[in-house]
Amino acid sequence: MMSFLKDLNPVQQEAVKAANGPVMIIAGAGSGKTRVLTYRIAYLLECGVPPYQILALTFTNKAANEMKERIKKLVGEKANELWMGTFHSMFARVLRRECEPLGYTRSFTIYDSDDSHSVVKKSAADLNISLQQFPPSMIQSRISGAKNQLISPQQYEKLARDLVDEKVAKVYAAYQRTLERSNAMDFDDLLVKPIELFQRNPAVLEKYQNRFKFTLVDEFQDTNRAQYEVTKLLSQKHKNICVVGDDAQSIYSFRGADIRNILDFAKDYKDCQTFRLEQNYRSTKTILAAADKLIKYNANQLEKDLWTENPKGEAVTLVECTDDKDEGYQIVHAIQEESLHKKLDLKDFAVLYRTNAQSRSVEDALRRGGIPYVIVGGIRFYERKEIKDVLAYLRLLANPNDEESLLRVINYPARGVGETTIERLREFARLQHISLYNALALVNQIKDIADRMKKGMTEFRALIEKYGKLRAQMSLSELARSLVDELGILRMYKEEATSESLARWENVQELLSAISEFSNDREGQSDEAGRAGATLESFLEEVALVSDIDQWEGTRNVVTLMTLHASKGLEFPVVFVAGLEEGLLPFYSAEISGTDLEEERRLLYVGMTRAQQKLYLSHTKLRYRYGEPSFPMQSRFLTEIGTNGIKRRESLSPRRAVDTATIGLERSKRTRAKQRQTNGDGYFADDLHDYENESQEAVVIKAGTRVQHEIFGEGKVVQVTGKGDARKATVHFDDYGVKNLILKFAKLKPA
DNA sequence: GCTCGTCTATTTTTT
DNA sequence: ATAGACGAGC
Repeated sequence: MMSFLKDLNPVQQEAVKAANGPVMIIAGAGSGKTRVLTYRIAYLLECGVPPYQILALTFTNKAANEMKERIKKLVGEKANELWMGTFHSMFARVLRRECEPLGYTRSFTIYDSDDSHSVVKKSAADLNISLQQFPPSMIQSRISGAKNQLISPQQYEKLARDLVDEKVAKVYAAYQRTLERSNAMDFDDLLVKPIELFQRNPAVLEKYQNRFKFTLVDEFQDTNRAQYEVTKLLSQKHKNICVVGDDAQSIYSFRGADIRNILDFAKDYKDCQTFRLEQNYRSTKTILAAADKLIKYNANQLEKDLWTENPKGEAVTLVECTDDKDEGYQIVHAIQEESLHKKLDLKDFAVLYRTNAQSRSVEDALRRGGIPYVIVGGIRFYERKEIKDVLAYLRLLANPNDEESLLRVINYPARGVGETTIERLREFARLQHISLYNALALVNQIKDIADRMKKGMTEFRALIEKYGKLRAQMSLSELARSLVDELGILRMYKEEATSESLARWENVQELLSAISEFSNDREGQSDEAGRAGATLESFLEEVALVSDIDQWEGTRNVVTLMTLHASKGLEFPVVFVAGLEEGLLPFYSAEISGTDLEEERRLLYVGMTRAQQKLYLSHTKLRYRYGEPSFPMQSRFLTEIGTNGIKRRESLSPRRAVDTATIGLERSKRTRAKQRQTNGDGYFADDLHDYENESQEAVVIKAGTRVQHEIFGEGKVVQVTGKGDARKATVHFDDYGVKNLILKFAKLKPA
């Protein structure tokens, strides 16, 4: 019992054992923060605290799941009963039970930012607000900002000082009405509504205060006002709150995170104990020194001295590149070298960048080098159009009042119901004070709608009704499959047969598999309402609240590409941070005055401290942005890091990048020709099947083979992924460049 | 009401 | 560079 405490250093032990009262743990990068949190929870459990009395809030589902697994190893299965997850998912869970006093039903829908955006846009349009003058994205971010600061539409209106705020106030009010009418909550509501509930209803608050005797918050530096308030309310009674964070890694102020939460914590919780974890177990002395040198330029920070017993290690390599293509090439070259000399696996490498758009040049280079990779982020799977279309139907089945979903698919597939018809329907619903869905039942009473459209709308409603009933008789995955089947979505994409539509076909298939998988995982479990197995609601909730990083396994033996933001909390033996240029890192955009330079610096700090053994930093003299060439200066951060422990390396590639004189002159043709010359046999091309799990099918299509395609002609296979029908190949065609093809359809023949 | 072509903003970062 | 928005023509 408690023997596991010996795994901790003295400060960590103290932090774990300070079980009662408010505790703040300032945990530097790589100082064993997760370890302390997991051991602390295990310690509480071993002291006899029942798991359901512990509420542990994390930033991502992935962090929560990992922690749960680690706790399970220490104390066993009871870890499953912990209330552990993201703020959003935990409070969604509370709201499912308690939302009725707020005017919601427990099958409320969660709107993602896309849905919110669309509602904002429609609300603004209804109010005759110019979308040019007041861009929906701006309005949306102000509304979100207001919510994070717990400002209601009414308060916002009172606080409005200029024209913009007056307009925003109007949209905010209309937006919120639409959400309520739709029985829907946006991400911010998942935090704001519990606060509203607790304030209005002290008995409910007390119930949860008694329930959660211990609260723990991870990544405290990234919490916003609403998150701070809600945890404060919950822990007011027992005061057993433990927050863990690092002000130097606060990188989410753009979405309302407030470092003041860390600074104010000691004020709000008077007898708070503070612990500092300053020993780094992750990185070499050299890497740590470089990161430390950088972060010391920030004026706004808590005092902290990170140190390590790790070896000095290699110098940080600073790579100067001629352009972004060259940068990709340099990175690939370094990966090949390092993996060969240090016997590292591909999964030991991560390439980090400021913006998702930067992944492209690295991807190209990796593909040409025949090195498999995964990208975390970009367009989220569940945000793809074809996926959202199917999900909209599923959401309607769970919650027919969901207007956003209804409007999305009322004419998809096409039923002849166009914009004007929809306007008339909305008008009718507004006048009758009924939901759009109920208005559909009364479509015959609406004037000026042609019979053809009435028929379409009636059929649409009948379809939803039908599946609403079938829901009781079928499993979730059967339901989804037959719905997709009846809609003919798959058939449609297949018939269209463009590479894009085939990708969509594949994505819908993937969604159906994801639903099956979800059902299997949830076998035997029951949801909050006590319903057995996987319910439609539980699936939709999971889908709404997953992030990209949640889906990254980190076990496949491939190089990982992601944004600096997504890399938080991870570590890799070798890390590349690309694009260290003024304007990109630090990023500045034209609109918002004065980028938060300190936050940008912290962002780079986060990236650098992901590296265990070796860190590469790179910048280029020429970078294409918005399709235009730009000639950025190297980042001021490089100057700040200085030259100590830094090894400079200029482009020493066999492929001397595009010379600047050719810019703008038939660029793509030239570079493509150049690529082919220098492409040769990728370093890894022959070994590729070692990395990717090739299936046992008797296909001759594998990496390196030359193939023939009906339309695209001859090309060389770069990579083969997937299984069965979803098996696809990346092929570099001589005349058409790189294409992704589904083998089942592509009819590739060996050339 | 639908489809095709042109125009445009988009590139921060995310639950 | 490119996807999504938007407008002209069917």
